[in-house]
Amino acid sequence: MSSYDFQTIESKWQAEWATKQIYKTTIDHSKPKFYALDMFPYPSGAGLHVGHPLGYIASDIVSRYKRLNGYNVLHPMGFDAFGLPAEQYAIQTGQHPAVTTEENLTRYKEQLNRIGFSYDWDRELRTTDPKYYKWTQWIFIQLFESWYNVKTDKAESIDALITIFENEGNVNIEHNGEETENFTAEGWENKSRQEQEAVLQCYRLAFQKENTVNWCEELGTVLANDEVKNGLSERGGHEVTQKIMKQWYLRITAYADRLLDGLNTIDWSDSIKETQRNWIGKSQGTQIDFRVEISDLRLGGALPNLTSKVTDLKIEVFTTRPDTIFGSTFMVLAPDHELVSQITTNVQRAEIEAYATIANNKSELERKKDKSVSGVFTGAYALHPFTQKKLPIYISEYVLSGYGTGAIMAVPAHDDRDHAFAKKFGIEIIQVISSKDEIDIQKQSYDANYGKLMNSENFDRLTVKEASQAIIQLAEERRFGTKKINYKLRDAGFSRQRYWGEPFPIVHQDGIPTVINELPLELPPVDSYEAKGTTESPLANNAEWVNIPRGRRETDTMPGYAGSSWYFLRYMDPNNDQEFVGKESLEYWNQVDLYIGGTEHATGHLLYSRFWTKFLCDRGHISFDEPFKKLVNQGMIQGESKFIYQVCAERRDPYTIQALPLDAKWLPVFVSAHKLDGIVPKDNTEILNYIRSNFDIPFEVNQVAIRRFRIPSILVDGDKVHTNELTEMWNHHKLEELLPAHFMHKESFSATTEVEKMSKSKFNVVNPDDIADQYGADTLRLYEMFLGPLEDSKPWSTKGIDGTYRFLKKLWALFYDQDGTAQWNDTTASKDSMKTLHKTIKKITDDINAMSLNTSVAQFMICVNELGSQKCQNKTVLEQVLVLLNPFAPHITEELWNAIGNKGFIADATWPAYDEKHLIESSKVYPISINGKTRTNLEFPLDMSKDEIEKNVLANEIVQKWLDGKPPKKVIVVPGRIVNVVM
RNA sequence: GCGGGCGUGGUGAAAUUGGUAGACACGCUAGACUUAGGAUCUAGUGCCUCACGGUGUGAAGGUUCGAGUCCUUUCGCCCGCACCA
Repeated sequence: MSSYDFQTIESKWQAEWATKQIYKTTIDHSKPKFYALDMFPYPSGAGLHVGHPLGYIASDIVSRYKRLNGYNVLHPMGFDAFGLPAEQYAIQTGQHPAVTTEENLTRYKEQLNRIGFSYDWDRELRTTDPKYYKWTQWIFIQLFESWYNVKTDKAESIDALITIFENEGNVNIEHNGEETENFTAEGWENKSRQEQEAVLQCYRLAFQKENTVNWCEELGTVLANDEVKNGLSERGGHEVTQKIMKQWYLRITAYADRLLDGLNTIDWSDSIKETQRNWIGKSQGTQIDFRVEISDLRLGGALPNLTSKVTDLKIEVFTTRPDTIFGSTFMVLAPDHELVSQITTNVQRAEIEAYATIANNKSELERKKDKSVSGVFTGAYALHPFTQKKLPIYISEYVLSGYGTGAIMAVPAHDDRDHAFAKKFGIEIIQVISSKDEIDIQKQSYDANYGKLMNSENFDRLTVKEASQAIIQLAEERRFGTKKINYKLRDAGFSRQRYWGEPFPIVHQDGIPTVINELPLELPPVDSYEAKGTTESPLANNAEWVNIPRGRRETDTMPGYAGSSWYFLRYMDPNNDQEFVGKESLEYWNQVDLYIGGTEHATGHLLYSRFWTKFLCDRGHISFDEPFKKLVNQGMIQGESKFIYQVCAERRDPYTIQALPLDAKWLPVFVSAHKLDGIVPKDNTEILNYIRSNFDIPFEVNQVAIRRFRIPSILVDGDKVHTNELTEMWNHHKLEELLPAHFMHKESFSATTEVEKMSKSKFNVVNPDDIADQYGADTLRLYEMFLGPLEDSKPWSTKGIDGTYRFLKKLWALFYDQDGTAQWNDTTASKDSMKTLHKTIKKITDDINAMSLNTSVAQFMICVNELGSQKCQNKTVLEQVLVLLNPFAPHITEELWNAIGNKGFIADATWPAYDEKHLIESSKVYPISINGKTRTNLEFPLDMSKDEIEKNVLANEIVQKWLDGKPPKKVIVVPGRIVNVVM
């Protein structure tokens, strides 16, 4: 072959690899294993864009590298295919989501295969496949039939727990679940089945509970906390409101501590670990009881006068600052705190109820936006446990029912939010911690947790730390307080009111959820994928399926993260229909050695997977309790969106000066970006004047509406817009259903660029197929790696892709000259070539281990440049370079490997051994600096003594010139590195 | 507010434990070859300066023989979490 014909080469070898199944993986106990995994994609209708393969290429490089180093590598790929987009599409078209999913998936696979990944497609899995979700349902059942035993610190069987209840009640049980009343064996026996189940629900790791949930009306489903971003649904960006519903939950909170501790044992980035720690949100503090005093006619009974009574009611508060308790001057409850209605006095009732109603019905978004200080007095007072002072009790939105106890002791002097509240309601502010700097506590709170106590009776002059301990101790002695740990982490909502998800293997029988053991429980057909206006899933539409002799089936389905929480296990043994994974496979493949994916799953998928893994480990199904040993987060490849301006000018009839009928009234005009950039943020009158005077609009313009208008990036070259094609797209209603547009400034119509997330709706998607067509998959692979560090986000740009393409052509030229004559032979390699080769072996090996793949590519370029100028024709050297490059550019290396006479596949070759002897130098060119600035270079033997070097350096004429006759103060000689003369 | 990260040429970026800042590319300039090609090759390219030389890693200090790297202060940007008591 005379020139590098990537098209022929790539399709040839891809076909060859597939037929010979060279990436098929089986257990081989004679080899060490390596499990490299990518976060599997959701196959959307938009297809892959150039951002997807970034991580896939990196994991493929590592996989191929490990294989060349003698590892048995598991490198699978699959699809996370349950989810909303397919279902939304089904709602619009009536087409079954399985059909669209299948189509998208086929396209994804085609695109992936073009890039030359070493996947074992026999292990492909899809979360939507009943053979797969059979085991998702099975794991759910295991969760349902387990509880968390605090004494053994692990999940155990619920049947064993029932036996304990039957024998001794629950007095000796400590569990990580809902609080329950104590009962004896007899008490248990006396309960009805429903009552017993209600108790068990407090223990089970999969359970139902009535709770405030994130409800998204537009999507018709409940969402988990991590699926809500800034008060809007992550998918689609729809409004989310709070609603009380009965839902399935997974008791992830039982694992809070272990999820936290486990982070110390895994090799993940600090930022992801920190995000998870943050999300779990452990805080140590104190729970303190405040008794309630109510002054009310109601309690006075027949007596007409106002009566005050100290009640038995206690308000429990959680605080991390028990040391500030003497500064507490009021209390605040969450508006939906359970004691609110009991303690509210008649006088205050109307106001309290009005406030609570508004607060409880606010959407997530409204709540986040509104940070103003508000609240209402309940009329009740709490008694300070130390001073017995009466503290007014308020309700306010700034106290959340979901965290701690939903009640706080407010310390305005030392908490910013309490301070703001106290100022607004005129409540006393008492400083109890002294600050170093002079501050006016009436104006500003002092939130720092250091200083000495004041105004705190016997505790004065203790430090914050000492006082905390002393106060907790006293509180415990007097039995009104105790140490307490709180978490921000909430139990994970597991119900979705959707069709396209795993059905729960549950039948409700007389109000008792019971398990269906015949799995898989397949999704039944339904007439409509919609159940708008109800809070039920579309499955409820199929009455025949729902109502069975045993009872009523659960109609909710599982959330998207169900299938993805354990998929990495299934790859080990994807076709097993007896077990979720066979024991031998589990033992052999074990943990994922390298997991690559985006940071967007930091608190969702990555936390749930860890939770499921720990659970499965507890119940003896697997032997490890962290799923992913090493995690690498690839950065996002962003797209470059192109904008021009659209001016809608109001058109008036020139004769009647009347506005024209609606359809002809607004005439959209596109304006080149360079005409309006910098003008647009100003007011409309100015723009109107500008438009009138600078543009030739063939009618009277009285009003304009102007906006930035995103156009497909393919219509832009640099910043130049192809107006003809834009006109065409516009006229064919491909952009928006509007009137034909008039274009302005056709001659030099420009667009501005903005970097955004790559997405179909932003018209900025770059398809890897296009790159593969133009340059080939090997160039694409190298280029994506060369772009910069894997973890960094960067905008996609094809600037520079020529460099990597040229590199491959230069590589080719080492093997064939322009006429296609073979260049390699068996003459001995030069010393320089051996040096180049071994330098490269070392650098590439180190770089792959450090995941520094961009610098690897640079080293390959150096290597090929050097071998080129050395005119290296040595077959062995060239061959070893091919092996080194193979993980990065599998096609061209396979082709050349075969061309020079090797049988079989380069994937089965051996990674070249690094031999330091080729790099050993006898001398070193020392940079000679004077006062730290390099002035010259001098070569000395490496074994020359420091004194000898110093002598030689000082004798040098350039050094002499700089010294200017003065003696040097000091000469620093660092052998093998540098010489610095200080004067 | 809290947590994590980042600031280096015209551009993407390199730089082990502190040891020649800008590797490798893109782009640009000049040249060569050529029945003008977006091909290939050669040379140059941080900035200022004809040059000697000076200067240079967001800014200001500090430690050091020597700082992109360590310390302090400060400015700017990105990401995550957030009335979390």
